[in-house]
Amino acid sequence: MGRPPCCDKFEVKKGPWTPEEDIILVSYIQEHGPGNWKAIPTNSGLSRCSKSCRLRWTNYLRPGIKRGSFTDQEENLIIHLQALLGNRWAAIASYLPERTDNDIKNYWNTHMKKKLRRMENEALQEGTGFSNYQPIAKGQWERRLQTDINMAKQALQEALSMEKPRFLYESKPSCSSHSSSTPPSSTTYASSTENISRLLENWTRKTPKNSSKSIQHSVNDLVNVGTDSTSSDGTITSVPNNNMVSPETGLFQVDSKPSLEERFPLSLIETWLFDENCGGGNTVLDLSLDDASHELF
DNA sequence: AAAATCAGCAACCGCCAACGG
DNA sequence: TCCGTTGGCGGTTGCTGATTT
Repeated sequence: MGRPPCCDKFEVKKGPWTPEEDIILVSYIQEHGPGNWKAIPTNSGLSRCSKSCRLRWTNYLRPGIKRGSFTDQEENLIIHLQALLGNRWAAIASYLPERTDNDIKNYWNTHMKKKLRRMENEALQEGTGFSNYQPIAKGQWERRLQTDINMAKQALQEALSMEKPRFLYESKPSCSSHSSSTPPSSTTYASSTENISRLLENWTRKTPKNSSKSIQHSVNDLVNVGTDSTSSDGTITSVPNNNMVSPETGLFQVDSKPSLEERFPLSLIETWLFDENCGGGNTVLDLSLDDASHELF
């Protein structure tokens, strides 16, 4: 007998979220803050399970999420991090503040795998220097083990020094901060009335097609009022606005993931991660993890 | 123009770990 | 210490739009 599913109630709705549900969820979270997911369906009136609410929020509605295609820099970073960490998407996502783990995972499973496979095939056909490329999965468990060792070392060091965690393997603030028993004070969350009315206004204006995407933009408008910039391909990029409810300032502070460079000076390993010139796979394997871990301490 | 196939991505599922009573 | 609950994570599925035949 397996464990019963978290949401086996009959009335729990599944499938794609409707704009109405998004509004309810965003409104509720604006008022009460994220966290305590179990209570959200009951208190907000949503016929969704808590898990679904949390996923919808973290993967789609959370402010500061960048949508659209990945930049070359992001792509390189993902390649490097995947080589280093394996398929630990949440850890990788912590280095890409505007991307969700689900986004990165999807991107990897569609674009990157294909790309790497193509590169490998080309190399095999041409017999180029890329031929010593090794599939990422190869030796992955060793890297993972090494990573775990590093994490343990770091935890020990932190425990001894009583310092706050440093840059690497820092858990996503969005979630861990709520594991504590004290939810963010409601005063932390700016008054949402204006934003919600704005959202509804935008929604009714944009609904003709009843497209969930246009609604999504409206929801993004809500959480990033006045901060979106539309790129040439039509995707919306959320830009923090310090005057409004930005991740850096008030409202959704707990969910923000400040840019790495803002938080910490670049170490050797980070320099490596961000170095676009070292893409191509070999460098990943050339870098000794031991060297990297020494650099951490 | 219609059917078949492919690609992208949102959402679900199941496992695991942390936490609290 | 045990056990139930909750949240987080990674793998996978399935829907939808785009492209090809």
